[in-house]
Amino acid sequence: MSTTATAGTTGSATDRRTARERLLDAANELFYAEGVHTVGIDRIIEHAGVAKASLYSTYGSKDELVRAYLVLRHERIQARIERHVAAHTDPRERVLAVFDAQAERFAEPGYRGCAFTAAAAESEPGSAAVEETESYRAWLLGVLTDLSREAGAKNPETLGRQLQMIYDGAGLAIRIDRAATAGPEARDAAAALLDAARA
Amino acid sequence: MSTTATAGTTGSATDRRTARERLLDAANELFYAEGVHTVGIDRIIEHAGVAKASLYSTYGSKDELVRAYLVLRHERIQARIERHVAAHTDPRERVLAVFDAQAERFAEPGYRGCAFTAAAAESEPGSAAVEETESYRAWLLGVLTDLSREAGAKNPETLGRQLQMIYDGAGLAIRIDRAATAGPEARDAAAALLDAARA
DNA sequence: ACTCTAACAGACAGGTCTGTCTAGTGTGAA
DNA sequence: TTCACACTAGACAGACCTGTCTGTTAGAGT
Repeated sequence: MSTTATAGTTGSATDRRTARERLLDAANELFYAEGVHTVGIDRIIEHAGVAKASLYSTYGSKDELVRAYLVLRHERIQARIERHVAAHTDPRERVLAVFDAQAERFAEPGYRGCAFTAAAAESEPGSAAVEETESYRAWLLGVLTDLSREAGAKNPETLGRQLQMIYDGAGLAIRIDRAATAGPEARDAAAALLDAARA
Repeated sequence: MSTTATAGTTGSATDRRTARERLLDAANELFYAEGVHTVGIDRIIEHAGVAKASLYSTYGSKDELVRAYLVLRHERIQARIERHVAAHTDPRERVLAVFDAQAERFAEPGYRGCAFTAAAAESEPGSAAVEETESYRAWLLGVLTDLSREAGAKNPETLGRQLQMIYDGAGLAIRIDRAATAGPEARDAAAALLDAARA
């Protein structure tokens, strides 16, 4: 679903993607850059070059488009983190690989911090944004906890939550303070915490 | 008989406080509990038992009311942190006192995480919310950096930023995940980081 | 040729929000 | 008394937003 491949001329007669794909792309760009509340439906459809009726026939509501946008980002982040983790066998390095993945994202142009915390902060309880954010955070916490356990932490649940604090704090530092050094500093802090929890 | 006897929740019939004070109280309660974007002007004035014209004659705009609300919280948080820090002389304890202050806030009923990051996430660049958030964060980073230096950290600037990551991450864990153990876990993580940075 | 589907353009309804404005009320001071 | 002032109540304008609806067009499958 929602192939993020963006095609590269997959040979179709027209290189115009479907309305669904163009909408998701536009939502991803605009929602992330400016926030889900600031960006209205009209901006989305104009940017996507799509009729309003197409948005509502494919996604049903703005809230569901927000959900699709966050699901897309969840998939991409998950793939990136899993790739970094899988590149190592040493348990300690596998924990820190999560922060390598984060630092890699920080370096990308236009990175503005965690899309989930931003969207959740703008949205009301029960909204798709909050639901998907909770889902994403639960997944990430599970990853950090599992990796902490494999690395021999005395209390992997606690360490997992502490590592998530650093992860979140780094994303916030990027978004609000535009702190350029947040990536490596978060990784160093994670390493210090991990080493203290293994001793 | 004053027709204003039916004051809002914040004010009683014999409420002699000025409209300015009642508005600030209402803003503090509603903006914090539900968000600056969700809560409209009408909710504020109803809760304060105040006419709309009074709001605009005293604060000028909703944005300035948001600023006053954040300035109020900044003052209170600053006082609380300074009180906790001043209660200790040991440099290590003085660093951790910042997290004691945070844990104390976490324990209060109705605590919903950092008001500044929430308000900033909902607001656009250039707004009063973003300005006051940057001001608050710069102050807190300065405190953490100074205390880190006094505690003998090898690189107090770095440690200060790392401690702020933990501080922010704990607030986020409270707000989004309602993580009950965030307070002590953040303090423990800060202690581990501090000890590693002094060695 | 015929039909079915996806998509287009855009008007429109109904709601919410901020901010302005009019008009009236109670109180204290000169 | 008379004036100044701070306040109340609420209508209103203007902007914006989501979501619906009508009508049109183009292409693909049968």
